[in-house]
Amino acid sequence: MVRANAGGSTAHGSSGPAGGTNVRRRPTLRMVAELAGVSTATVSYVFSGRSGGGSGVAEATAKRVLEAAEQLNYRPNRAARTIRTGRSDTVQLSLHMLSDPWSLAVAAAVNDEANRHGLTTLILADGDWYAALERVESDVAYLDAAVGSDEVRRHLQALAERGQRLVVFSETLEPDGYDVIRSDAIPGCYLAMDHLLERHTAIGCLVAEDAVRAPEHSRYTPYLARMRERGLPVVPEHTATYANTQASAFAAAVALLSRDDRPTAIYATTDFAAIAAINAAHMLGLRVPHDVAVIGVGNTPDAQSIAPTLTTVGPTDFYRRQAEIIVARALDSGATEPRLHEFPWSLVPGGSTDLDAPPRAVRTL
Amino acid sequence: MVRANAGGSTAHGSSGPAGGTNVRRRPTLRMVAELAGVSTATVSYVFSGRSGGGSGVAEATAKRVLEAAEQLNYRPNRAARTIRTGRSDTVQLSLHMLSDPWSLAVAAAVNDEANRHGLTTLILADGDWYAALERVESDVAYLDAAVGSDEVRRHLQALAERGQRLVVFSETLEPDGYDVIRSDAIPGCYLAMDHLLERHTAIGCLVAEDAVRAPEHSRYTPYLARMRERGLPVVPEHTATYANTQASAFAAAVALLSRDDRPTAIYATTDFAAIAAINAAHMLGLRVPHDVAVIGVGNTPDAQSIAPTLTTVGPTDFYRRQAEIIVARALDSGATEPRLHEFPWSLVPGGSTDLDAPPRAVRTL
DNA sequence: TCGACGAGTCGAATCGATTCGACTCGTCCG
DNA sequence: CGGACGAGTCGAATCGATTCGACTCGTCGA
Repeated sequence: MVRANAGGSTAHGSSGPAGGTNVRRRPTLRMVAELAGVSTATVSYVFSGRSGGGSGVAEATAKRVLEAAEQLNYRPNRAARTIRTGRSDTVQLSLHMLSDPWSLAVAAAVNDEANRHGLTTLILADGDWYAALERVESDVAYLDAAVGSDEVRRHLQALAERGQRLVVFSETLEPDGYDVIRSDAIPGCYLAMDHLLERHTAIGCLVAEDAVRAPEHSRYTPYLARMRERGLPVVPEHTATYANTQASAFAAAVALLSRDDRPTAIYATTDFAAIAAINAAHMLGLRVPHDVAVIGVGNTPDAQSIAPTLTTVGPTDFYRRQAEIIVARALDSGATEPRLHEFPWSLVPGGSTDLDAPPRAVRTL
Repeated sequence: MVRANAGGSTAHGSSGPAGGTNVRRRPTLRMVAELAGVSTATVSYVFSGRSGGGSGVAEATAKRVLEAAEQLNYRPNRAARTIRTGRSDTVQLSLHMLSDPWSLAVAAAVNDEANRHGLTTLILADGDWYAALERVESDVAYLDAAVGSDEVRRHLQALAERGQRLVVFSETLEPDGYDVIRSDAIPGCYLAMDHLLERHTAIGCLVAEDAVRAPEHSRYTPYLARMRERGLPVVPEHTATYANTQASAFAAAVALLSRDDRPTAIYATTDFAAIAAINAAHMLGLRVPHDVAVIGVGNTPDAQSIAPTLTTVGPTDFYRRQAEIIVARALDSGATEPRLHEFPWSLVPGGSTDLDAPPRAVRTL
């Protein structure tokens, strides 16, 4: 027991279980302190840049500490810091479908903004909203598409009560200890329908299954409402539903466009479904927008990376601004009250409905 | 100092800084223990399901503890657990571009597998590889596209030495305290070129900027090599470069396909570039594959969600199996030695090169 | 009747950092 | 020459959980 520890280079660790697993332990702040011949407090001050009782750490001391840390290849232990300070420098995201461009855009924007402020992004859950609630634990958590059920409300309240900072995206919830980002899609959906109705009467609808099951306050309603208002027939076969996958949306679009009485325009309740519809049209030899016009909902970045570009509706500059709100809340020291952040929607014109554009950018071949 | 603490319900906190910020503190294990009238050890045993010295906790005691926890809305503090046990139940991912379907597929697959085992996924960095290295700290970290430079090797070694479990995706590194997943794209790229060369001679190349700058062991080489081997002219204008964005790839494809001497086939070094090429072709009124055939590299899920489906090369069932390796390493108790995992590539036929398919799935309209 | 045993519980040390109050010196001013 | 002061440093408590050894009781067998 007299043996000093430290013996880092004794490479003969053969008495281990199954062959020499040389798991050298991670260096700690204490080791750095010992090597530099100072107290742990001093090392901590050096790394956090803060001052002790008096002023800062003397330059010579700091240098010695940094050299020791370098030599040991020391990195502070985040968990230890978190437990002491209560800050995790972490942003959690609960998204409903990572491969949907909307979720992806949110994730990318938040990750970007978070990194800019030294925070790390955690993908909490990809779909399973209720499971996500149980694991919330970070400086701030973002919850996508929070429905306003009492159960959800209770969960959120419980989290907020124990001091968890939350930003929820919801079209129905009100701020209540947490921020609410509201970007009400429904008025935007009416804009989309109005845009199509300028030129079309036979409009098909590509809609998420959930929305058909619970149409109230869903993106399905504007379709039904506008069609009825204009006295246009709502053909049941002109509504096709899709699940949360690209393939599903694609199949639904193919079904819709393969009909002999196919619509001349498609109102898709998400951009990704709209993009699937454009691809489906191309596959079937239909020209967009001349054989079929397509409009999406969400104004996701992907809307710009298809040809023709997608006409869509959505909030402008949404992802970046939302990311700023989330990160600001993470860094906030508690002064500002949680509030409602609203993002109005507008029409974002693209080529997929622009009948006046030349039928195709024809090239001389 | 005689005052018992515990006073949770004194709600008059008005002496606070700016208005009553009622940040009720998060309940701790100790509070649960006090409320249930047991020791912290017992509560801990109840929550972790483990036994103390003897056997388990008595059923009646456990019930009392759980009720107390429920009443306080207690959730264990992860950071505290992490610091004590050394496990973070976390998987970190460093990806080069979150919106690239390859990265996205990796992220989705790992997140899925991780959740299945009670782990959480952390997006470490989206692009900035070296910044990511500094923040590695989790049960296991996955690093995408590790180049074999000495500097990278040193960094990885340092991490491994302090016990960090690592899985790196690299075509050149060898296992050295960390797992290496190798799925050498280059042989696959030759397969892709060979496939095109069966029918085509005028082949264009859509290649990432980086690869052109440093062609050795890049996906550019197979293009150059095969063209030369076949005695085909390498037209400089038939090579277009793109940066790490959809828009950039799209623009490059448009440039390539707008030429009067446009190629009859395009070899794209990633699936996402290939998809951009298909979209570009459609926009320009070109039929795929009849006016121009397109092949991608990577076999990402997106290859299936475009029309025509993308012919590509890649490892099969790669994402899921890779995710399993990563998560297995996170859960591994140190018995298995890090090793090399290889995934051979093969051709994945799709519609984008299939000249024998009917020119278009024509519908009677 | 006594001792062994084991189920159930507890006390206290511990993980690695942060942070507050206290302490040690020079230095400077009166 | 003495005391105040402040820069720089340190010791020790603390965050919230885990976990090991020790302790308390019934119970059962000899």
